Amino acid sequence: MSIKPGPPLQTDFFARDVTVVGRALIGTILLVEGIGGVIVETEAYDAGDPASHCFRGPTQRNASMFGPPGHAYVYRSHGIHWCLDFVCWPGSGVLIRAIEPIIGLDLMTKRRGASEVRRLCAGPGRLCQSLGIDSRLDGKPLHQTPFDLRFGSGSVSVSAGPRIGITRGVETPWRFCLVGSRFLSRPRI
DNA sequence: GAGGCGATTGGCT
DNA sequence: GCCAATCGCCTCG
Repeated sequence: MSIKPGPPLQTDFFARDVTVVGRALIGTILLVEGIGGVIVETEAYDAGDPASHCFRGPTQRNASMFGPPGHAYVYRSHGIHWCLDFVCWPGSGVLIRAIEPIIGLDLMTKRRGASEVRRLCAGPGRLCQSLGIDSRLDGKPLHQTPFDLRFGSGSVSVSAGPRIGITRGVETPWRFCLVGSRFLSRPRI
């Protein structure tokens, strides 16, 4: 997939149904301090969704998810890894699960230690490590530095299936993938 | 306050 | 395929 950055994503892009946003994000370009690539895998987590961190209401950790749309929600997973969400309607958001790494491959490889390009950003934890994302970015607006989010060029084909690694809401088909991408966290079954 | 589990990953069997 | 790493949050007492 070539990278030809289009116009920036505005806040109203995110102020929509979370499944619409999750699908629409496939093929867009995500850069953090100029490092990144094309989003190829996302998952939607709606308000009232039993699989969501927000299911039981606001906590200190998920506070950003109840803020305005178009901001980042960064949280620690399993006490070790960072994961990145884009906030949509209050209490709902899209987990960024994988990008095709395009800009800054050297720095990504350095941050992660030796690793195949194919796996640099294949998974929410790996992606955050490669892009240098941590709690400092929690609650930050996506339309300002260090984020740079832009439409890609041309249309893409998107497939949907069940989300990964959860124990509740396992049937809900809110995982969105770029068809044919080699950079997914796991193949679509 | 203790115990268990999670939107994960890497290493070992 | 199994398991440890390790922090925030939930449940129960």
